[in-house]
Amino acid sequence: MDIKTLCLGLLSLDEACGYDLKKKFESLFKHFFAAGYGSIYPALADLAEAGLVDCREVPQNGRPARKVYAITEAGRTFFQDSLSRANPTHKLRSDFLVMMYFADQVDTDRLQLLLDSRIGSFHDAAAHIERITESWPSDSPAGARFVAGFGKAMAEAATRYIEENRHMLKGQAKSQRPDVHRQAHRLASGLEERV
Amino acid sequence: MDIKTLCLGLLSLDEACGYDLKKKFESLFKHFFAAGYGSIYPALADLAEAGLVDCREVPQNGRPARKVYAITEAGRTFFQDSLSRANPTHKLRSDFLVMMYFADQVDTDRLQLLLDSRIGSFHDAAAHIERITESWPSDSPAGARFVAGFGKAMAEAATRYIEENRHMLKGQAKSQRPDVHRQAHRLASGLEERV
DNA sequence: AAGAGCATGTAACCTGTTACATGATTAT
DNA sequence: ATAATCATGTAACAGGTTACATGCTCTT
Repeated sequence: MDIKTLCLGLLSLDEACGYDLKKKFESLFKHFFAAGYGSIYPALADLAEAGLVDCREVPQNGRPARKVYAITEAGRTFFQDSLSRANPTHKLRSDFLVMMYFADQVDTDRLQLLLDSRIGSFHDAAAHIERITESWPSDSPAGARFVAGFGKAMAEAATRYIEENRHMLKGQAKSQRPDVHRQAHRLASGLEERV
Repeated sequence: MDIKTLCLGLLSLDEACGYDLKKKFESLFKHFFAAGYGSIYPALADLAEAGLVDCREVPQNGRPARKVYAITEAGRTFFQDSLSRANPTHKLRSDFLVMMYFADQVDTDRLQLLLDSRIGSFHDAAAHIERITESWPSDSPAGARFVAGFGKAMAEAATRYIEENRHMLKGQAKSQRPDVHRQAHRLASGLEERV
């Protein structure tokens, strides 16, 4: 599912401009779908050209006119058809896990730092979800609640796993192969070579 | 972290040809990193050109020579430097969650199907991890164990969450808006327009 | 006889990211 | 004053996916 379809989906719930959509992506979909302006604006232009959304310009004082997009009947139809396509994906891509896989080639201090900051991120994610959901009225859509709950449950499970299993990982003592690390830094990308 | 770096990482553990690497990706990294031949072979060529790996051709009878790649000292250094870079990512991209978010626009039958098949996938993932780890010797790398355990824990947590919370989602009755669904099919992508 | 597995790769394509470009208003 | 927020977009680039192209061997 591409960003175009997702924009259309958000517009099926409420009209919005590109800027608004970006904010919605960042609050509602933060834990499972990212999108920047560089993909949202072109997506909206494409949707408008295809007649799946209408655009209404609202002049502002001192800033670019707000381009408010509203879904059309054709758009709604198209979106619901997208939803009826099979095999939705669910893919993780994690450099963090890659690093953990190679833990014995990472020095101990850094390894601990990585684990701590990953726990921090998961904690932030859970907190973020809690923050956005606590203001939701009791009749808010079930789908939104389900998805938020999923994100929170995963973040909590991940934190728990790391806390309970980090003892397995020791990493490589920092001083053990100083030569390699010095070489690494030299090669890195122009850090000045010092001691 | 790109596929090139990951290939280098795998080669830091053992020499291998492109075909072997693909298999390793599919067994070890299945749950958090995907790679096809279309990215692996070019990656290996690049690594060889950069001097980070050496290539040795082993002739076969009746099939293309096996190109066995082995990491060089420069490669090892480079890889360890990559591991020392900051902020490793951990990103989920899930069409499944998108669909669940819009659950009230999906018909009930399909929604149940999606939930069932997602549980099935998570179950498969956990089973896959169990299968590959059960043959690991007790002295196998801690990182590999940690990562496998993480994948299993997440798959189990996800399954549990879905099973305990799917009752929240009802979806839309299939018969409620037949017109829309018919329209959807017409618009889909050149299905012949019939009644 | 059919299909899975072994073994290599290329080329076009799709999609999204990053950096750039602009500039007023509002809050700290 | 400084930073954040509002509001639009483009263009070059990076990275991976999919389809294509080839062909023998081993298992069922």
